[in-house]
Amino acid sequence: MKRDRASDGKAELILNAAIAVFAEYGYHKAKMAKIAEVAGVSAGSIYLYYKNKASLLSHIFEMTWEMMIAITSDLTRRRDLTPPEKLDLMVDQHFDLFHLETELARVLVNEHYTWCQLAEARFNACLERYFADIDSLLGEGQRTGIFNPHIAAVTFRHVLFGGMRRLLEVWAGSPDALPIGRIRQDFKVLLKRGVLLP
Amino acid sequence: MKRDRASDGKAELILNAAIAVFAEYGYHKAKMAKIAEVAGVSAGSIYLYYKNKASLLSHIFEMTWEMMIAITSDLTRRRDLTPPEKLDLMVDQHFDLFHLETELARVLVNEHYTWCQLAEARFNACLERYFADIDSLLGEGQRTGIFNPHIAAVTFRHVLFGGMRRLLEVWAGSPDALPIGRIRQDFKVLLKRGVLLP
Amino acid sequence: MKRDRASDGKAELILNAAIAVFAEYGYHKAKMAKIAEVAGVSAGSIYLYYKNKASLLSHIFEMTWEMMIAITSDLTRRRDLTPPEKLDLMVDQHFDLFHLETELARVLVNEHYTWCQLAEARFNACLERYFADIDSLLGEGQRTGIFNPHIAAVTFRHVLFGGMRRLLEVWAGSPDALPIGRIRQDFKVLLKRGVLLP
Amino acid sequence: MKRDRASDGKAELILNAAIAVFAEYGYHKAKMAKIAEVAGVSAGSIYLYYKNKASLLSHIFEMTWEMMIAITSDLTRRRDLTPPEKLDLMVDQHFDLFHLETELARVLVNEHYTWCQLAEARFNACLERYFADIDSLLGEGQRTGIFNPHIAAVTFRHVLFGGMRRLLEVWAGSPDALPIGRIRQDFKVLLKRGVLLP
DNA sequence: AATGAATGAGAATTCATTCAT
DNA sequence: TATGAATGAATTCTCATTCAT
Repeated sequence: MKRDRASDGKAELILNAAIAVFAEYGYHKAKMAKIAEVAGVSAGSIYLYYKNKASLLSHIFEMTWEMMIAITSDLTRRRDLTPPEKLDLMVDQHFDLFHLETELARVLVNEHYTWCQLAEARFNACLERYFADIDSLLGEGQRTGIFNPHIAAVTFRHVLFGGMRRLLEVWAGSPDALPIGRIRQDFKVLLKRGVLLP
Repeated sequence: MKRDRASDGKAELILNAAIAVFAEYGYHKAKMAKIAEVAGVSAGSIYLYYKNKASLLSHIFEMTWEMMIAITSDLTRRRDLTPPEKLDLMVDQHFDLFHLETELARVLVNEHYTWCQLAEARFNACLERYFADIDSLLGEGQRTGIFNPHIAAVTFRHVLFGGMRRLLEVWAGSPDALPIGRIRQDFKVLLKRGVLLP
Repeated sequence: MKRDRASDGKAELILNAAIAVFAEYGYHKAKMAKIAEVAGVSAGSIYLYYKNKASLLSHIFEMTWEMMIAITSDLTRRRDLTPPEKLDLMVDQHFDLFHLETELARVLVNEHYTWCQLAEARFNACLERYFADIDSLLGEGQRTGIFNPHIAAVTFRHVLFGGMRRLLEVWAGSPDALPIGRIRQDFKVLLKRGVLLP
Repeated sequence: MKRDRASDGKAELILNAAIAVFAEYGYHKAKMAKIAEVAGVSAGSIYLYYKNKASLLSHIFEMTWEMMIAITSDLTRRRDLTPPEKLDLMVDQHFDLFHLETELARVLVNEHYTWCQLAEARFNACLERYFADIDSLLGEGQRTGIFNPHIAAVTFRHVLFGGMRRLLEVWAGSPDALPIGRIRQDFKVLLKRGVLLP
């Protein structure tokens, strides 16, 4: 489930180097030569494992989206949790996913648009599956009378995604400056209860 | 409040062309020659008004942030509105700001990170002022017992910003596909009441 | 004989500005806009008086070469001086010419090659007349048995020119650092007597 | 002592191409693409060996100045020669250095000022060492009563340098038009004896 | 004559990608 | 597989010069 940074595979090695370099410089300023250097291979070797620079980014995103989709997919199918509990767990698992992967989080939030431009088709496929799960979570809550039935799925979906992305963005920018534990609790409360006192 | 796209000023003309081209291609794929063509001036003329490509983006962001800061700044100072009313109005005014400026919205959400990399100092100055106002809005609500006092300003700030940014991002990507009126209502409800029924 | 820096003529004004700017930045880094600024006219106005940037340099060189040729021409024709006295006077008058015109001296020594490239024909015309006078001075001395008859004119000509140019180059680079009076005396001695004691 | 133009090293190949192109067009009109073409490599390859156009010129000058300094440095230290003999040898060796390197000579004399502007620090270091040696040569002759003690080092230094530079300049401009052997003899005589007969 | 905004040709440089070894 | 030297396309920015006013 988690990327094995100590893997012996060259492909893995290179991908991890790409994550580190993209995180530090951003995709457009990142140089293939620097990625090769960090990975400890030659520049030419990258192309034995990845088609080009863009495909490095694609792999990073797809790998991560698979993990994120796995989380939401498992969650929404569970029968032992109420929708609010599922919501809480989803948020927690997302934060856990990136907790030790600051660099990955940085690439994910900063290069989201770059990725969209690269690979619109695949990008849509990932997001659709992801959002379908969130929608079903919301729908379940609305059908059972726990969630506000007036809130459109499209809104909920993007506020959840956008809020979480922003929190990760800020945290990943300076991981030690933010109380990540506190923030995720607040986020869960906000999502469920809003800012108004009842 | 709205940029005058028919302005006689060359600088305005060029900036609007830059917005259009950045919106269509993204900053990195946008060519100065294309911006010049859209603006109806020669490539060299751009440099009479803007130092370089980066400064075009900076101007776009600073112009827009000034407008956004003006909104929040005015709002938070008003004495005729309760904090929840201020929150609603703020969201509405932000959506209004971009309602007819799809391209500007696209640049703003898609190139946020590009801008951060360009001009970290100015970027921080804008965001700090903006977030300070949001914090004061939250603080006012918490002091008067209307808002949940347990929610940290940092969380609220970024969920509000991140949620609104994501909604704008999706809407600006295909403006006709989304019921923008519905979405903003839902967003206001979510922020205030959360997804749970009381 | 000497450039009138307080002249009312725009052409003069512009040429003096060009001298100052070429002296400071060198011909290739000098900008027409800067010359216009220093001259207190608009960039476009320069072109009312001079065909282009190159012609500014040409005018500077030709003006100066006329003065230098006037010196040598007058000198060599004089019947009241012996050849060694003429030589001394020529050196003195050249130094006098540039004594108060550091900037002109700088342009002359630094942009010599630039000028050659621009205007080979005119360049040759100037130098030929100049060198012809020096040759005649040498020839007169050699015929009258005062100067060493074994020294070829071509050598003498260029050593005189090259030595004087180098001294001016160093002096014009930092006018206060060099004892210009001492240097010109030494130069005259070297030319006439050489470095060896008799 | 002589640059090996048939060297296998790409760096050497490129530098020689740069010398040829700088000699033909002058530094400012020389195009990197032309240098690449002459060297038989691609334009991008130049940048594998040299940081930029300016560094090509710097390398040329520093390489040559090292050779010139080597000549003077060795000479001045020799105990088997009198000062006048050293002077003669120095002139001869300088002429020998450039005898088969017309293009190098052209670059050296024509782009001297360009180089000064590029790299003032290194430029000074080279010239200082060079002039120090010439000064010591003069000083030795003056102390031993062979050379005229009234001639300042600064004058001698620059007349020697300036005279030789000018002779090279003229010769390198049209190598076949000048009797280089005759010229160097005359120059040595002029330096030592002057133009006057004793 | 004077202006100075506008032009646009021109060139250095970068860097992802290839391919001979 | 692995290398890394070589490639060359691609693009920003500069600045001398022009010309409508």
